[in-house]
Amino acid sequence: MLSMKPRTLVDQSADLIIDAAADGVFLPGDRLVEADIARQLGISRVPVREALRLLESQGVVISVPYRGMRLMPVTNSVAIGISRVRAALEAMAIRDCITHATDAALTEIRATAASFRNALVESDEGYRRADWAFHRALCAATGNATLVTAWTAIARQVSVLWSLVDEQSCPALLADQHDAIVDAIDARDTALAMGRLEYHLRAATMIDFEQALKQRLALRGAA
Amino acid sequence: MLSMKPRTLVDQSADLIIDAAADGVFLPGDRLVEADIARQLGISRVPVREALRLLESQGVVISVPYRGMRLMPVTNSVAIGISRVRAALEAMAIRDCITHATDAALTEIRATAASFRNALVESDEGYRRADWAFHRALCAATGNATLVTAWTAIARQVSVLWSLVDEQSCPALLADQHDAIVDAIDARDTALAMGRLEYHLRAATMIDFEQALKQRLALRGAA
DNA sequence: CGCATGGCGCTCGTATACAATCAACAAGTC
DNA sequence: GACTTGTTGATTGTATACGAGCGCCATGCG
Repeated sequence: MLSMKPRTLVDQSADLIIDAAADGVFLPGDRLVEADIARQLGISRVPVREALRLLESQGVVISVPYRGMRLMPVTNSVAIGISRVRAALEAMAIRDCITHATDAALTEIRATAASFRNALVESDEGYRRADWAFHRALCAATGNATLVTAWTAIARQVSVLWSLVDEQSCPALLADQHDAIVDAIDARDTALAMGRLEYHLRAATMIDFEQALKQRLALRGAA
Repeated sequence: MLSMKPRTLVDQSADLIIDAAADGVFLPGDRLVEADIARQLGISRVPVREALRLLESQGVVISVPYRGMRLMPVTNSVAIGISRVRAALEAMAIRDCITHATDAALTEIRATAASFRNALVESDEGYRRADWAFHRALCAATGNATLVTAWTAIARQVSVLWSLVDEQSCPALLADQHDAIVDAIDARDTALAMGRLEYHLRAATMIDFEQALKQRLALRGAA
């Protein structure tokens, strides 16, 4: 609807790299070698390079000239930093939704919240994508394109973060929290919505991502 | 200090393109033709392409496949959107500075505020760069790399915005406002700092950027 | 035995060349 | 005369080729 499916190899590459990272194929700190990725995708290095540059400016990839690119490092402190920025952006989104969002936009949010609940029962794979869609809809509902752009960059970092933890604590609870947030928005209750958002995002600050990363690295070493 | 001077052509190109936009060479909505820019910089198209991709993911450039890239369009509504996101990020920065910033970081902020004041008397060209440095220092002082990344993207959009208005209303006032913000941070007075920040950024929401753009376009048409 | 230094390979950075796509204009047809 | 359609030019997207910088290991010297 908003944007056609990404057609250029650059966009596809960026999405695929993120997907791979979200699936744990790439772990934080891993080297991302242009030639390898290009070969695996069956394309040339140039589109891959551009995709990596794109991700670099989003903070997902860090690059040192002549020394290659790596997936962003993850420590607990950076995880907290990411979560704080995310919370700030989404808090702003909710505030703006309450003050001046169209009914159509709010309906759209409700729809994504419902999709999330459906994703839970149908397949346990796509629920992260559905979660992503819900929070994105929250930002998009403000009609603020800059907010969406900024949020998207952060969201990709968040994807890398959550790739480290296998099982989210009871996804059904998340669906309830989503609905609760939407209810608060509908009721135009800013304080309540803020509180519920904070509660919803609280989990991210209480997870030991460093420990999770260590386990993943060990797991990979064993294989 | 934090990062070495950009050495690769990609980074240089990105900065130069932004500088050109900030100087009004490129106006919002203008086409950015790879080959032209590359020729003007005396380099190949590839680094320029990557720089443009980088800027694209920061929202400064919009690209339609096979139809070229353009500098972001500017309307009053997008200007407000940009300003809101910027305000949200810097507000978060100040809150975090107050709760847990090192003394060294606060000193650094004071230094950039002083630099801004100096830039006013020495040359009236570099004061925007000094302003940029001050607000960046605000974000950097939190130690949150993600915040700095997100802010940088927004700041570049802001640069494009302000390229449209020639004279800021009395830059000396801005220096005072900067100092006032730092004072409030030093005093650990969150509410006061928030208020002063909001006041400092208020100007951006009261300018008719569309009108300014029209004037610029007319001016160019005449030349 | 330790350390400096030179070669060597890997990877990235940049340049050039070719293919794909779109927009605009011209010619033809109804 | 208006619409369609082929053609041309410009610009982007992609591929390939070459040069540059860095890390590593081996060799030689102290």
